[in-house]
Amino acid sequence: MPKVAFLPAGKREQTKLQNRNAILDAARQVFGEMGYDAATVRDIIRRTGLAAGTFYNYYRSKEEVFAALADEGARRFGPILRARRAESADFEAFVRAAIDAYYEFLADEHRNWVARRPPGEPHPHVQGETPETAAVFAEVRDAIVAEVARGAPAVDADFLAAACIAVARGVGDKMLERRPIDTAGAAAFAVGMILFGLKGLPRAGA
Amino acid sequence: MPKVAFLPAGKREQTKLQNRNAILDAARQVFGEMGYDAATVRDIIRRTGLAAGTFYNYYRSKEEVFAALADEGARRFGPILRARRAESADFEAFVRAAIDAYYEFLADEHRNWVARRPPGEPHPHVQGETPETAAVFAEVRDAIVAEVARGAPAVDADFLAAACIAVARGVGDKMLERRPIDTAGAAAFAVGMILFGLKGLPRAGA
Amino acid sequence: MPKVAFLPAGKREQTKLQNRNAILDAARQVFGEMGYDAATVRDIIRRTGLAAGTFYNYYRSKEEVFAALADEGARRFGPILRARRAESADFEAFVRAAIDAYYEFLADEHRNWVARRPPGEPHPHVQGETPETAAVFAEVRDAIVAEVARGAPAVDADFLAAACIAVARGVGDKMLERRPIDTAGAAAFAVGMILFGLKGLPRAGA
Amino acid sequence: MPKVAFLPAGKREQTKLQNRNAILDAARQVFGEMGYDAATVRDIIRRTGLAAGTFYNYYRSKEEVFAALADEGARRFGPILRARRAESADFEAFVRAAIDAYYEFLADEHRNWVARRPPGEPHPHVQGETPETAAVFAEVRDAIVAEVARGAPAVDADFLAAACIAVARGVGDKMLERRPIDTAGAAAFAVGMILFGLKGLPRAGA
DNA sequence: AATGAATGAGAGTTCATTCAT
DNA sequence: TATGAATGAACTCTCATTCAT
Repeated sequence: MPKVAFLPAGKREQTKLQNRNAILDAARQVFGEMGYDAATVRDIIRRTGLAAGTFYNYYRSKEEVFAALADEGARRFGPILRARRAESADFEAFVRAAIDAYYEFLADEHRNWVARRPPGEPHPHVQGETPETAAVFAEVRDAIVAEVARGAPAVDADFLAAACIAVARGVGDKMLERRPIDTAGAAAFAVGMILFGLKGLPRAGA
Repeated sequence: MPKVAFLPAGKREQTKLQNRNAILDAARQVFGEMGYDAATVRDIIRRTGLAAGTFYNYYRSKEEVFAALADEGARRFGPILRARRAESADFEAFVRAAIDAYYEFLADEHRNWVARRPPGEPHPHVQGETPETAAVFAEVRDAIVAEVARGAPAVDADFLAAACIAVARGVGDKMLERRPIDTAGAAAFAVGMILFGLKGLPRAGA
Repeated sequence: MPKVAFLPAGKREQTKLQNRNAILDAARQVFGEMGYDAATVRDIIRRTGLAAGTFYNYYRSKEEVFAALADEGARRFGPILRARRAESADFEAFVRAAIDAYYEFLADEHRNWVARRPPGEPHPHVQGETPETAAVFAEVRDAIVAEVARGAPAVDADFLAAACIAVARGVGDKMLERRPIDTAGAAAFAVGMILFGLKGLPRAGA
Repeated sequence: MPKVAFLPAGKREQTKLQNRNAILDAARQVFGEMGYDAATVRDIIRRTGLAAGTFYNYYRSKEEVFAALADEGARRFGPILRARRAESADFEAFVRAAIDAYYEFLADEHRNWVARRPPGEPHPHVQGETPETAAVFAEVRDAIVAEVARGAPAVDADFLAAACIAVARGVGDKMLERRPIDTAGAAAFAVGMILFGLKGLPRAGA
């Protein structure tokens, strides 16, 4: 029986993959709960149940796991964002598309790591801030800056990017606090705010 | 017979005040430079010149100094904000006034602690995040929520507050990165963004 | 009763001195038993009975304790050696004086730290090599080089110093292995060897 | 039916030999560069290119490789020394022959492992101390002790051996520091020193 | 036999906090 | 009340060694 292995599938490779994922998952949780600065490598290790030394077979430092996590996020989200951008006729359309995509991503992220947690345990500080979201943010910012530079009215591109990002993030964090998580509503709000300000907000209850 | 002190003016009380202030100043600087998480009580003590134990005569932990600092900011800024609020005819006016006041405060804060530093030393991460600004932020948010609840169109008050806050903070941080610090310009931008969105932004170069 | 304190004599200073000495003693022992390279800071700490952190209130690293120890040796022996050197009419006399002084020092060192040890414990590797002896060695070598450079026959000064040092040390180490420790005999041997080689050695049993 | 191998010449045996040698070579280099104490099994393995576990199929510890290395040196040098010894009419001749042989060996060793190193890399501490030299030393010492015991004037054999060894080693180390490496000169010096002391040294420049 | 990831003891070091002075 | 050394838990990281593959 010729098992064709497209991916390395020996037992060794399997456990390696499992461990790598265990570390990434643990890191995601720990960063989420305690924040990047407060988190320690030990916290991450403890959560994996692996031996102390094992961590260092995969990553050399807290910074490196963080980077790996961010990379993952960027790798997943980058293509999506770029596709939306290519489809957008103008800045307005792009903002709409970007915010939509970002909130989808955010909700997905959140679902995933909340779901993955053991149900009994408390999760004190659930912050919207994970390396993935940070990386995605960077992508969005770059896109906005580029768009603004390209066409758009002669506004302060830097301020505008900062403001858009800020609105998206601020509303996004609030969105994650509510149940059920309503990405469409949040997106409508954020887009309205960015495009028309106070005047363009969806009426509540409408 | 205990000397009755109507005002704490004895030598003892004086040094107590001095020490308290030394600690607060040091904490302000340290939090500003390294960020709250990375900062250690030791860092604060070192900058103070006081003995390690002395710190604990005033505050029980890093958290407590942080709170004290936040408190101070709130105490200074609260009255200002409330006055502006009373003077404002409508929400629009209030937003304008609040943002103005916040940016003034921000610039002032920033000036103070940058100025207070020994000139030769490097200050790596001048972050916009200090306990004071955080506290002030809380005030502004409360005010916005209240205003929104009071009158204003029937929008999602929570989202709106988050968005306003986010814009104010995002633009404010950018403002602090530029030289000279232009509070008026930043305020115009932020207000325009909040009230009218993209359409209401000041044209660059105008 | 006016206790005049020539040296700081508060209880604090006393314990500080005690701890510093405890650390130096422990380091001396540990270096002696395991050799400098194999020794760890933790080994030293363990032997003092102090807390781990306390070590770092006194020295920043293994290197620093070693330097302190070496310094101590040099400070004690340097003056002795220089005095002998000044009194010596020629190189021969100097060699004699230096070797004498060195072996006295060596025996003294050895006595001290063997005596200071708790009697029951085993001391596996008692080596002649301590930081103090190393420092003293450096002094002796410098002196020899200087003397050779000054007058002496036109021999290879570097080789000569190396050879003298080597003889002194080789014979010295053997001397420490014997009981009773006979510094006079060892010195006679070493001096004879250095000045006249095989031909000049004291006859055994004479 | 197991293939009977009279000489280990199968493929298996060949790689086994190769690995063993790879480990010994690596160990020689590592010990030479970092010193025995500082060297770790990991360092040796890394240089080998073999897997970590493979090391333990050949040696059980750092100590064991060291011993193997020493053994090798002794096995190579022993016969040479014994031959010289047999040829020597008296102690003087033996000393001369032994020192000559030792310095040849030393220079050879040194040449070999310095030459074997990749040329670009720095080699910080070229120490004269390798297991091989140590083993050879032991041989020389034994020979001296035996010779002294046999004939020779009634001197302290132990001290004498120590002194000869010390001179040989001291001068030898210095020799290795110079360029070009002059084994004849060093040998002349050491022999002169041992036989006649200061009076018997070769005049520099002669 | 070779491999190389997992293990966990242990090294160096820092830190918040206490407490005798 | 101020002092500052002592404390020991905790952190980062390395290493020798094992063992499933």
